[in-house]
Amino acid sequence: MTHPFLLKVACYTRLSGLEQDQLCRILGERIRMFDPRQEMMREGAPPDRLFVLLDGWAYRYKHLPDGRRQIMSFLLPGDLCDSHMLVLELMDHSVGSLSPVTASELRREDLLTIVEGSPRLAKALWWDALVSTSIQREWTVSVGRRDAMERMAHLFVELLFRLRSVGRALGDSFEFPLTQTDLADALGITTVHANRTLQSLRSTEHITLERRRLSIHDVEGLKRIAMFDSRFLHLQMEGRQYSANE
Amino acid sequence: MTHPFLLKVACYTRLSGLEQDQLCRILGERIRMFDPRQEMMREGAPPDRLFVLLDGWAYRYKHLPDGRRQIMSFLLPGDLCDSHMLVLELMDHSVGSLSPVTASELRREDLLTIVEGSPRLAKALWWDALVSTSIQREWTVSVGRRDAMERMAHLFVELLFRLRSVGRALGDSFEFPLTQTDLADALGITTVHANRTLQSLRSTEHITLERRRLSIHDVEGLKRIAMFDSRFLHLQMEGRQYSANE
DNA sequence: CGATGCCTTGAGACTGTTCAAATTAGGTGG
DNA sequence: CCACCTAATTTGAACAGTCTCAAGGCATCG
Repeated sequence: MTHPFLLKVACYTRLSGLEQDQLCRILGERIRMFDPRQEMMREGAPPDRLFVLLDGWAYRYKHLPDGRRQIMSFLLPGDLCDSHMLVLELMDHSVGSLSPVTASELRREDLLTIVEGSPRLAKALWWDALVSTSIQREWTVSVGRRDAMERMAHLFVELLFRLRSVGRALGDSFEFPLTQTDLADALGITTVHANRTLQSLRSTEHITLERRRLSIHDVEGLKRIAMFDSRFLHLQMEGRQYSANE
Repeated sequence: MTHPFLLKVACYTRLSGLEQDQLCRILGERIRMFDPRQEMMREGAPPDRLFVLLDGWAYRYKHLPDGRRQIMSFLLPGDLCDSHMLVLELMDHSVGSLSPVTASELRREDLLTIVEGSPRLAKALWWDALVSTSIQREWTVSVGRRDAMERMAHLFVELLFRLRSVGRALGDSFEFPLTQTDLADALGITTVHANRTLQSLRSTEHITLERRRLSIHDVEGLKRIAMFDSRFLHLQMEGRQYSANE
């Protein structure tokens, strides 16, 4: 099975066989596993390692002193939980697992090896970081200017697209390890309201969600509701075309 | 006068005289001016240049199809309006000026010169990008989990800190080119509500705002209201200490 | 078969919105 | 310097979306 990070990078650039091998070797060196709902990196700690998700979902979050929580992003297979790329001194947020997680662990020197080994790999990392910032910006737009229904629709479509690009979607459905409380904390609403919004999306037959699996029955409908414009995902498919005849 | 970008980078690392000279030369090569309220980069356009703000304020924003606007970040002197660092294909948001803006314009090759010329400069750029992502995340937290008053307080303190670090604050006050509509679109609230929140902060003597100048009279008070934790700004001051005895 | 966590429901309260209009400030040309 | 024009700020009142609090139901798991 191809490492989902390679799949994702393939959306953007075509790596040589050599580069792929090198990357695979480094990514395969140290594999870590986490149970669901574990803290993977703690706010305030010095980031000394970096995880690349192989399987399972994780999330970035912050707590306000009075206990309110905001989930800032979801990390899916293929995503780097950047650890501030080992440049910043302290973690300003925490990262936790939502489901059982398998991840490649990289050290500072691994990162250097990658960056110095190939300018194209370096650029791929750069690209990945920029895309995740772009996703973060769209998240700000959602929470700032979309109402609850639009936000939820937007999130679902975003997740579908991102999971598709790493082969983790089955048609228009995928594993969905979030509780309604997680969902609420990501969307900036209450659990109660998340529940009602969800029900409304169910009753209009846009989705079903059962046994931790989300099925989207009307992708176009959700996109319309959310005013979804996929540009922010920067999913050009040039790389992907090549990888077919490999 | 020192370029505010150098000031900002000095918070993080100490550059050699040589590196500073090189950077200054490149930054001084092409200076562009913008009137207030101009579009500096348009969503959907291919980003082929990059601006480093010398003076004035700019902002990133997106419009939803129905006209709602969300401001995603403010760009202050010393900030890169990254142009997606020339790696992404298309701008996924627009950038506009809020006040008269002076900026250094960099081309793709200038960026290469910088990155290849000195690993420390490359790392400084890297650092800057990570910090601005971190600010973006905190923005998501604000909009998601703080109420209007807390958000506004948070924004004001953030701006004070950032402006201080580039020498653009006078005590606890600074130029503030935003209209209440801008403020509202940044905070994810209505203009009407922004007005009322502002008045409340005025009546409690936390701030005054007149003739486009914001004075904060009770920084600690605002921080308390906002539950402001400066960690997300990553303003270590190591570099700064040195630069005194230069 | 309790225990625990998650999901669901109801009703009332509140924050922030909408719409509409009045007031003020700033800039321009005569 | 005044008259005018436009953009920005301020105000009021009704309304909507979301929250709070509280309780009940339904799984899953040891």
